Amino acid sequence: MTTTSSDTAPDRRSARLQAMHEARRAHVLAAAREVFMALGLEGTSMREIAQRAGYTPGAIYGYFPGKEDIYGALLGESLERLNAGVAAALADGQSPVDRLRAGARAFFDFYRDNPRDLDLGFYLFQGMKPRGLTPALDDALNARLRDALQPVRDALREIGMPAGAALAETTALLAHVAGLLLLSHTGRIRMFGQDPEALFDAYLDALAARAAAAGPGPAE
Amino acid sequence: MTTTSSDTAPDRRSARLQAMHEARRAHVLAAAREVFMALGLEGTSMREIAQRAGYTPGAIYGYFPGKEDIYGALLGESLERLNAGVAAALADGQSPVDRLRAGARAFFDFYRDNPRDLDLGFYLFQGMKPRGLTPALDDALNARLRDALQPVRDALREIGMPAGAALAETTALLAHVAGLLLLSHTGRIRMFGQDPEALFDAYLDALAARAAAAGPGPAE
Amino acid sequence: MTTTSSDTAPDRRSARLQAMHEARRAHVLAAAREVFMALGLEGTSMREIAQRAGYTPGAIYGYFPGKEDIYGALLGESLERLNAGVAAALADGQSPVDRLRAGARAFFDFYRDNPRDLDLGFYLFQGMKPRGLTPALDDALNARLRDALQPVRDALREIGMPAGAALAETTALLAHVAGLLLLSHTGRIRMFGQDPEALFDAYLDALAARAAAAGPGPAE
Amino acid sequence: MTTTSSDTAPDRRSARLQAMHEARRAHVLAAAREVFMALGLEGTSMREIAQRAGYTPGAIYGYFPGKEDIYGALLGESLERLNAGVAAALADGQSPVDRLRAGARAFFDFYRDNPRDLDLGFYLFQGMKPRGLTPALDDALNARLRDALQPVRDALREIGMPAGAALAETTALLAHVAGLLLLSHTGRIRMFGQDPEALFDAYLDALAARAAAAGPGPAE
DNA sequence: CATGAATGAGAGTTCATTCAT
DNA sequence: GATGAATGAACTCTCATTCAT
Repeated sequence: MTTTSSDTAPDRRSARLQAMHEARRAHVLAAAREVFMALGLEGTSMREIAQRAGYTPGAIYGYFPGKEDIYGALLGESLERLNAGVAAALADGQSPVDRLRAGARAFFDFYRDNPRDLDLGFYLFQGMKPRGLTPALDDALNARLRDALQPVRDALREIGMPAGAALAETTALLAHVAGLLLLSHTGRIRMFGQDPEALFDAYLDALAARAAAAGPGPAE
Repeated sequence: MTTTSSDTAPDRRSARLQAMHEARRAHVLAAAREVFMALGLEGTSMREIAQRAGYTPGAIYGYFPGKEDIYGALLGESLERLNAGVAAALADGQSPVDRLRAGARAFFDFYRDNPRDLDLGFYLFQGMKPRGLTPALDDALNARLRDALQPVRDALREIGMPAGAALAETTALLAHVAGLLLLSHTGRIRMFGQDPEALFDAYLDALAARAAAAGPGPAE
Repeated sequence: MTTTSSDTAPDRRSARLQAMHEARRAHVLAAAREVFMALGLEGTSMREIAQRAGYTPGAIYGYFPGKEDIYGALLGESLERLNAGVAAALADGQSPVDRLRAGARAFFDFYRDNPRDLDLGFYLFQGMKPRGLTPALDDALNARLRDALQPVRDALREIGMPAGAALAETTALLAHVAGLLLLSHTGRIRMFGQDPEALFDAYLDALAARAAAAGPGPAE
Repeated sequence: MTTTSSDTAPDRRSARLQAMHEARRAHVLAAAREVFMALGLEGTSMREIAQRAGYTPGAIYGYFPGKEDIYGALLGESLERLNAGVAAALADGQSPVDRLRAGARAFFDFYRDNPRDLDLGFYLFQGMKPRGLTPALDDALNARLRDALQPVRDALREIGMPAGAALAETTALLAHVAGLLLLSHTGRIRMFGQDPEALFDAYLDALAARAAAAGPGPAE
């Protein structure tokens, strides 16, 4: 029946159009990431992004309402990759301790290997000051960050840590990773003649030990 | 002999002149700090600094070669205050463990209470990228940062930690403080329902325990 | 005969098509008016008009060659409403003087009650400079404006004014109304502590008096 | 005494500097007026003004805080010229009626000869909508407009009109002039085959007649 | 030493319009 | 007929910096 196509044609058309729109949006976003990676936050301008994407400045606004939204999208996408990286590190049949180590390590590695993503993660605080994302978007992004640490938190609980302690340790881990990489990227760690990897490993060991101590008592 | 003075007079004159120059430079720097504290990194412009100092913009360049250098000087001065704060926390006759806690706590408190100084400390990496300070200045600043942590390092050694471990732990402490405050200022800690103070205390406890374990064995 | 229809069908088809075109054009124009009434001249953009009409920007150009032409059409339509308003104010059996007053008053009231229409009328001279309408369209619009004042002109003649004087007085009336409303809308009348209505009434009285004086003397 | 110069030197210096600043500001303003005269309100941009003044865009902001302020200054200066024109038309020893005619005529002539100044006067209502001048400036400008009509008002009173009527007539005169010129500049007067001059003369005659009628009766 | 003036580059954003599909 | 994409020019305004005086 030829009329069948007339039923679905509009849908298909709009689907195709939407897909193309998404593709181009992704292209713009990729350009934005490139610019950002190459020039950093300060060097990133709408003009630069447009140029790198092969567009005129005005065209960008067909895909993003403004500059902040691009940053938001960039950050969101970064967090997706972070989550993917963490998930990939978690194999089936690992012991809780292994999962703790694997999850934490993957988290650390992601930001060690992608320093600009760390930038992005802290963009919202240009000079330690929260930034202009919509609260809704901010919540969503926060949630994804939490998600990336969920395996660590779960592992701690399974090892035997109480919920409160597990959450606190997860938070502390995040802080430690952030601080370590911050110092590392600013060369403040080299000045102490230290190696971020080694320090992180030591932190992990201590954490595993604390978890074990909080775990099943001798009589269990 | 009045002619004798003609030998030394130029020196004295130049010394006086230099002293006045320093004084004015300090005045400009104070103005810069005020602006920076009030408006943050984004709101700080040469115009603002000049105005607050009672100068016109061009005059500033008689004292600092550029904006970045002002930030450098501001950071240097901030580190002096940090060192002063740490020193003030260390009383005579404290046990090594008390000195460890007091020194670390003073360090943490300084940046907790002066978030703008933390900004400054990380400005050089706007977005995690090392900034344009001269290597010489950078070294000097790093040295002062190390100084502020020296009491912690010394205490760890006195408790009995080997030199290498003491240095590593000091570095890790710095990272932890930085990470904790970073998360705190960006609201990322609240989202985990945690309190930076409590987390820091827990970290300190664990560190003290590690130091004690590394300390003098029962028979030593 | 069905084949007969093949003669006329194309005509009918094209007639139908043209009618639909007109209808859509009217729809766009209505949208433009809505936007214009709501947002004024400054806030009116092609995007807004298109959106309010349920179109994309490009579609508008199928109905109007450009923005100015939309304004032209809007003005034309405004003048139709003006004429309708004036016509409605003229009842049968009124005396010439009553018709003078009623017609002039309706004219004044229309623009007093629809300030946006006054904007439109003067848009063509954004800043007093004649605008880009085609001479033909301009003539047509002028004609409709004249039409709206024709009852006044006729009444003056019937009262007894010579043709030249009647035309001059009609023109002067138009100027007075325009000036009064201009001043009123820009707040320049309030600053004199005056009321446009009262001033207009006074002008009307004086005009009626002049008309009467020019009219048939008692013995003439 | 050489020290005398040290007393006054700073003053003289600052006076000279201020004078030069004023001169350059006037130069910028003149450029703005030129642009405005040549291109109208729509075509006037900061870039254009700067270019015509021989400056880069940023330099303009050393003389005016923003675009609106330039318009304000332009309008202010226009009103000064208007006042000067009116004052120049008033000779000593004129009868009140002559002063009425001379003042009104000068007012009319100024805007007839300088249509752009009329634009400016109505700039505040881009499309009949009051504009963004500070209330203080707006008041000052309004006052100068009132000043320009003061001779007319005074003359009406001297002829014998009560204060209220004199004010109303003055306002009506302003409206009439505005409307007449508005119509004239937009070609709406030509379409009636009328001449603004003649219409204005007729209005003046009628006004003079009304004033005389309101004046002292023969026996009064 | 300090000023006041000016530069020049650049920022984000808006808009009427065009055109292939 | 209408869409969606894109253009290109324009907009106001800010800033660190330079330099003759």
